[in-house]
Amino acid sequence: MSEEHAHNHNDCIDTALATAETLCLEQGQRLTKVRRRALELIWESHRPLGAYQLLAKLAEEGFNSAPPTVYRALDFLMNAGLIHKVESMNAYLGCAHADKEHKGYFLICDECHNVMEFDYQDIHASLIAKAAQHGFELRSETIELTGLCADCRGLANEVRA
Amino acid sequence: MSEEHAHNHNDCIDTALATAETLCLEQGQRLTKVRRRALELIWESHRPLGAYQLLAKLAEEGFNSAPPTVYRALDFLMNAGLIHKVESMNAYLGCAHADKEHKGYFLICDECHNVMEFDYQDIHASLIAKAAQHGFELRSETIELTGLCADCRGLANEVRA
DNA sequence: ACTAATTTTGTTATGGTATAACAAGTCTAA
DNA sequence: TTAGACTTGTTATACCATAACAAAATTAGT
Repeated sequence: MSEEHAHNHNDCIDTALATAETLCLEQGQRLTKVRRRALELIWESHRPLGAYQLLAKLAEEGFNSAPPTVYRALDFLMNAGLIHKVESMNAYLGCAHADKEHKGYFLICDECHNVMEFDYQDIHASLIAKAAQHGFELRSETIELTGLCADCRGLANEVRA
Repeated sequence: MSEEHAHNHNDCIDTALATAETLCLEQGQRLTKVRRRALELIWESHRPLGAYQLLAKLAEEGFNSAPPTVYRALDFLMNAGLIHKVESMNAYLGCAHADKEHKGYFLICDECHNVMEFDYQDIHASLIAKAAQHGFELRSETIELTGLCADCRGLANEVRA
């Protein structure tokens, strides 16, 4: 009985879009139609979406369907902190904490391919310290963990209690 | 006066190759010509090498020059733990600790593109614990940090004392 | 409103990364 | 020496990403 998304996912999308509009307004950025729709589609997929998957969806809706269109939208959304790229999947994921400065740390299920973003200040601090030990000034972090999620381990009951 | 590689890099290569042969022997794996040469070339570059860069080098030496050749060699070397893939660069790097079970954590300089592999058991343990909190069973970790290395910060003296 | 400057989008072409599928060759052990 | 397993050759293709330049839309100053 692995109900993957027990929450009302529409709420995620609505919140994310509202946040996006607020942030863009504050920063004098323009959340144009294609950018907005790209963000919605990424959220709707609820898991990392490849650039060309996104392109196909946009094309279905009558948007221009050449790669630069989607990569520009992705660049914009990433710069705005509204999405993250999952490097190990070459795919893009909506960020639920776009309003807070942070790094994207991910747990990726090998089985169902769901991805959970998590935050861990301790690890961030440790990494900065470790880098400094090597004389290194940290700028960006790619932290992507794979394995089996609770559902796919068949541990839904124990974990959800 | 940024001497990037003060050590004798030939030693790295020799050691790596010797380790590779020992490991393969132990595990009944065959370090064939193309695999061996691929490993050497990766080590010789001393920084992450793209699959097609490697392919070009192999082709120069008369090896078959179709992509599957190099990807097969890379897969073999990765499975054997002899190299790591740097996901954020789509490039491959020799592993200096192939004989020890470990995860590849990397510090990547944005400026000179040198990459340093580092080990940090504390972080590994923290990540396992954090994953477990989410009911997640960890299998692999991609930890890739970018920034400025000591040399590129112009801090060679301070750090090297 | 008009125009210049800026930003965004359209379009074509190309480069870079990776794998599928199947044939042929090589090694190993019974 | 032959079967089986593993490795390599070969062709084709799929997927990921950006360069370069033209056209359109938006914004700000007048």
